[in-house]
Amino acid sequence: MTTPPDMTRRVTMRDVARAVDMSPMTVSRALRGDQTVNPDTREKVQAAATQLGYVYDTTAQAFRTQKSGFVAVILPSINNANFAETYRGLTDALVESGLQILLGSTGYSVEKEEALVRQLLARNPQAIVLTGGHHTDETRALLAGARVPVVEVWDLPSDPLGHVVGFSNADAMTDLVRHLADGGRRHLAFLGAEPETDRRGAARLDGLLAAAADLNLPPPKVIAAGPAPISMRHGASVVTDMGRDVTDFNALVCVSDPVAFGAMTACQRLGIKVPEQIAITGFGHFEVAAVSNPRITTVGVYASQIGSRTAAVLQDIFAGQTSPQFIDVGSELILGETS
Amino acid sequence: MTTPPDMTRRVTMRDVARAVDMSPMTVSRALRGDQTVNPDTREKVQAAATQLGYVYDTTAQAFRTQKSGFVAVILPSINNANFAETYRGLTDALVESGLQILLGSTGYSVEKEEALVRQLLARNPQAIVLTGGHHTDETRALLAGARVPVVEVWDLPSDPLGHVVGFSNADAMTDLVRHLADGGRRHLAFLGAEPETDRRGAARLDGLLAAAADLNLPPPKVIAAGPAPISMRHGASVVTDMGRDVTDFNALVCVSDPVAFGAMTACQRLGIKVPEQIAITGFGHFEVAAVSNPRITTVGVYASQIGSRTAAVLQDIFAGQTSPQFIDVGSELILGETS
DNA sequence: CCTCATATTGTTACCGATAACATGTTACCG
DNA sequence: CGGTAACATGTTATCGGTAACAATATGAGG
Repeated sequence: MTTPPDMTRRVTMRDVARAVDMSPMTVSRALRGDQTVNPDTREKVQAAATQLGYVYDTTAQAFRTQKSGFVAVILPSINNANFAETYRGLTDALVESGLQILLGSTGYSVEKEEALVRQLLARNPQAIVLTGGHHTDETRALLAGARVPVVEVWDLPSDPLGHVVGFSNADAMTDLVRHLADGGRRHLAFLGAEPETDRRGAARLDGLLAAAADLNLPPPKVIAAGPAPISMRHGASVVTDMGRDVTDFNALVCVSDPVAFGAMTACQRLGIKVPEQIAITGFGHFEVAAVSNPRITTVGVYASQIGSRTAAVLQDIFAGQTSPQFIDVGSELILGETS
Repeated sequence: MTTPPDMTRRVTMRDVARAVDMSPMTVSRALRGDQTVNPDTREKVQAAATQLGYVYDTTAQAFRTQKSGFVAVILPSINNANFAETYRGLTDALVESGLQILLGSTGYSVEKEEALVRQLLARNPQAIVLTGGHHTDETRALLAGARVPVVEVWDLPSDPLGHVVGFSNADAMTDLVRHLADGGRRHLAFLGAEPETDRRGAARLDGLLAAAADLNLPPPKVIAAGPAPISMRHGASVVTDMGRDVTDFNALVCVSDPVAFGAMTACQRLGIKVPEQIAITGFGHFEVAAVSNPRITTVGVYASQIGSRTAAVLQDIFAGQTSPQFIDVGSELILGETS
């Protein structure tokens, strides 16, 4: 009587090899589609693998080849249509290369980003994609020490860690302010999160202030709706709290479309006419801006393109290209009915 | 003159061990905080590790211990506030256990789900979380063969693969239809994606039909806005295309809040008064439902709780609990101004 | 001064796949 | 018919941690 087979041990290539009376090496080659293996053999191997319920062990492969098959991606939030689109663009393009995304979200905290970088680097990612150009010193040191290509997306940092795929928040704001000024809107207010908690929003604010100064508009009022992330309800409650004081301004420039939408509905509830009494603009070309009533003037940002262009940059890197790329995908002013 | 150190090789525990003149085992223990190692030794080891820029190799650990530290999570879409919330609830709760999420999104396709299951199983996840109870036979076979705990979330499948954390779409619809009927709305229409492409929506539709029959309402009209996923613009364009015909109904029950919002704004543009001429309801308690004007009557679904409860189930599983859990987190009718 | 528990560190083997190299077989050439 | 290229498969060592077990040192108790 022999020992019963251990039902808890996983099926390995060795088991498959035994079943077809071949070496594990041949099984490995057959399953990966190596052309040197005889077609008959390949078929037999595949049949045996299926029959035994063999499941390939990517961990072992990653360990042996020292290639994890991972690309680490760190986003501020996953609950944001724009970032989600970037994620999708990246995923779709990376599938073809057999790469998988290892996702982390920081909740807009650089400290959490640092912890994530540390955690994700331990997984040996073949590249790491970060959102924005603002990081802790420790993060920068970690990334400099690791031999991993870095891509920063969504902004155009002045001091890039490596490659960059993004757009200029300042340029976008310049277009937007010019449009508002052309329409006779001179008294602007900016509604966003506390700038320290949202660097991207802060960059938009800076762009707004610079553009306003360029056009000799009076200095815009800055309204902070609390720490990032802020969304529809924050936009709404700020305007509700301000009441009719919002009409001190010609235009309310919001850090994002959801915020703008909240602000707009609050205005409507207060009986303030948009855009007659106040213009409202958003940022990001979220679906709500195109469907709301009135449609919200916004800035289109090609979020999914940021993802796919990033994937293309990664392909180049894996193909041996080393010189840092700096890609500006641009943005586009999208006129709605609120300005 | 000695050979220069190979600058490309990664720093391993062996290197750290050499630096402090100890065995790699001691380094391993020190870095993991094993209490048996002398405090002085631990400090020396940590200092050397930092100094050498040592980065822990989770891949090697995963390989050796046969524990990947991964929980595979498969969602239909990441660009959906509800699923994103579930993801966040899960992540937040799992961080404490040192587990990482390996995310996949199916785009509402069971075939893509199958491919993802295959791919993710190869990473040796310690558990796998699927959305919904509808899977291909091959997927079911794969999961049955793998010795991995399975949790299905967001629905209450009649034939669960393992554990379940969800709510009853049918129950939710019963409440909703009763509310509408109480308000004198008897002629209902359901606006959703093509049922074959959206099982969750189909479950809601089934619930609606059953509830309507129970209350002796005339059979609701079913309107399909195309393959899943559908969102604001689909809701809007369906209503726009129908024009004033929508007022053939008392109430338009939408598969989700975004769809309801689109339908509502289209009504407004057509000059159809909501709720006077037609009630509109959504599903999911998205932010837009609470902020829009009028606020949309909807069903609250505790998305983040699904995530955290799922994490709790996983903890139980890792602690040895084996009997399948079946958790109904319920849902809640949230009255707005559109019904 | 010996015994034995406690504290600390070391040794060995191994997780599963695969790169690099070696071997065996067939086929075709002059 | 010997030689060699082309094809197909096998052997060995290895990636970086860590479980299991072994070994040594230290100190308390008798």
